[in-house]
Amino acid sequence: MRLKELTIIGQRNRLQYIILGLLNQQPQTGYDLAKAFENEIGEFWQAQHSQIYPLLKRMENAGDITHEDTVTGEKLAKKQYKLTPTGYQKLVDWVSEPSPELTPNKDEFILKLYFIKTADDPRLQPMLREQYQLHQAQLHHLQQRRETVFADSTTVDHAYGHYLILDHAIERETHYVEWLAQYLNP
Amino acid sequence: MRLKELTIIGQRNRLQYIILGLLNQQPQTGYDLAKAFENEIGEFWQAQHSQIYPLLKRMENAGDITHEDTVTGEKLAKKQYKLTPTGYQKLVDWVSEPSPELTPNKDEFILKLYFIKTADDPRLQPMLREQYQLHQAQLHHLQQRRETVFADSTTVDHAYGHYLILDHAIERETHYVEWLAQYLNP
DNA sequence: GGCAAACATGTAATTAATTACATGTTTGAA
DNA sequence: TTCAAACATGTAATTAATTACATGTTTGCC
Repeated sequence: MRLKELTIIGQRNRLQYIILGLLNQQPQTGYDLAKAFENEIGEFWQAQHSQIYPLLKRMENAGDITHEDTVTGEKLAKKQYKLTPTGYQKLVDWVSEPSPELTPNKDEFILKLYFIKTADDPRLQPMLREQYQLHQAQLHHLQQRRETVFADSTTVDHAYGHYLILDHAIERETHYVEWLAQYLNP
Repeated sequence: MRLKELTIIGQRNRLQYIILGLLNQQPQTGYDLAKAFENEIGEFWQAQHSQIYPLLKRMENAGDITHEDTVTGEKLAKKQYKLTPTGYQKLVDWVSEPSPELTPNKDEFILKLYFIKTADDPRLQPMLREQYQLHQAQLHHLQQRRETVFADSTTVDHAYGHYLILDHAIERETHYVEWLAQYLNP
C-alpha cells in the first residue's frame, strides 16, 4: 500500500512552463533560474527562489524534470535540473495550445486615474508627470537591453521570440509615453 | 480586557481602494460592487463577490466604511455600504500618493513567444493570427464602450479619468494590433 | 588571512485571488 | 402560476505569490 501522493499541479500555473522552457534551453539549477527572472525574462515574469525551489520538487515528482547532484569545490551541493521527454512534450503542448485570454492589466496608476473626475483636478498633472518619467526610464532601459542582447545581428535568428517580445515591449512603452505626453501640460 | 482584534489590512491590497473609490461615487451593496467589476471597471480590474464580501467586513471593522441594513420586498436583506470620513481620507491619500512601480505584464502569449527560437517556426504565424483576432475584437469592444459611455460629450467633463483610461486602453490595443500585423505574413 | 559578495538551497507565514459550495428572495415573462 | 433570471450574501478550499526566516559554501579582492 502506497502513501497518498498528490502531484497534480493547479490549472493555471504558468511558472512551471517558463521553467520548462528555460530548462529546455539548458540544464540549470534553481539558483540559475532565479537569476534568469532578474535578468533576461525579468521584464516579462518574476519569481523568487522561494517559489522556484518547491516548484522544482513538485515538477520532478510529476516526472517532468530530473536532477543530478553535483558538488562545487569541497562540498557546495548543486542540483542540475533538466527536462524529461514528458516535460519536453508538456512544453511543446503548452506553446502550441491557444492563448485565448486577454491579460488583465493591473496598473495602479490607471486605477487611480479612474477616480479623477475632472480635467482640472490638481493631482492629475503631477500623476501624469510621474508616470511619464517612469515609463521614459523603462523605455531607455529596454532600448539598451536590445542594443546589448542583439548587438550581433545574427542573434536575432536563433532568439527570434526574445527579439519579438523586446520589440513589443519597446513599442508598448513608446506609445505609453506618447499617450502621457498628449495629456501633459507644457 | 478586550479580545484580540486584528484588522490591519495587508500592504498591497489595491482592491480596498477601488472599493473606497466606488463607494465614494455612491453608496452601494456588495452585489452592486461585484457587478461594477463585470462592467465599467472590468477592463481594468476584476474581483469576485467571494473576495468582496469578506473585504467589506474587514474594511468596516477597520473603520473605513459603514453599512445600513435595508429590506427589499418582504425580507430580502441588503447592506448598503458608504464611506466614513476616515475611509474618504484613505482614498484621497491613496490617489495622491506616488505610484512608482511598473506593472509586471503577465501576458501568456508573450511568454510563449520567448520560447519560439526561429522566424520560420511553424507555430509562430498561427499564434500571431490568434492574438491579432483577439486584440482586434477587444479593440472593437473598447471603441463601442467609448461610444456608449461617452456618447454625450459632456460626460467627459465629470468622468475625465474614466475617459482617459478608456482612451489609453484603446490606444494600447490599437498599437498591439498594429505590432502584430507587422509580423504577420500576408 | 580576513571579509564581503555571490553562490546555493531550503522552509514558514502570510496575503491575494479564484473556484466551488451553499442558501434564500424577488421580478418579470410565458 | 410557474419558472428562470437576476438579486443578494455568505463560507470553504485551494493556489499563487511575496516576504521573512534560516543556513552554509566559494570566490576573489584587499
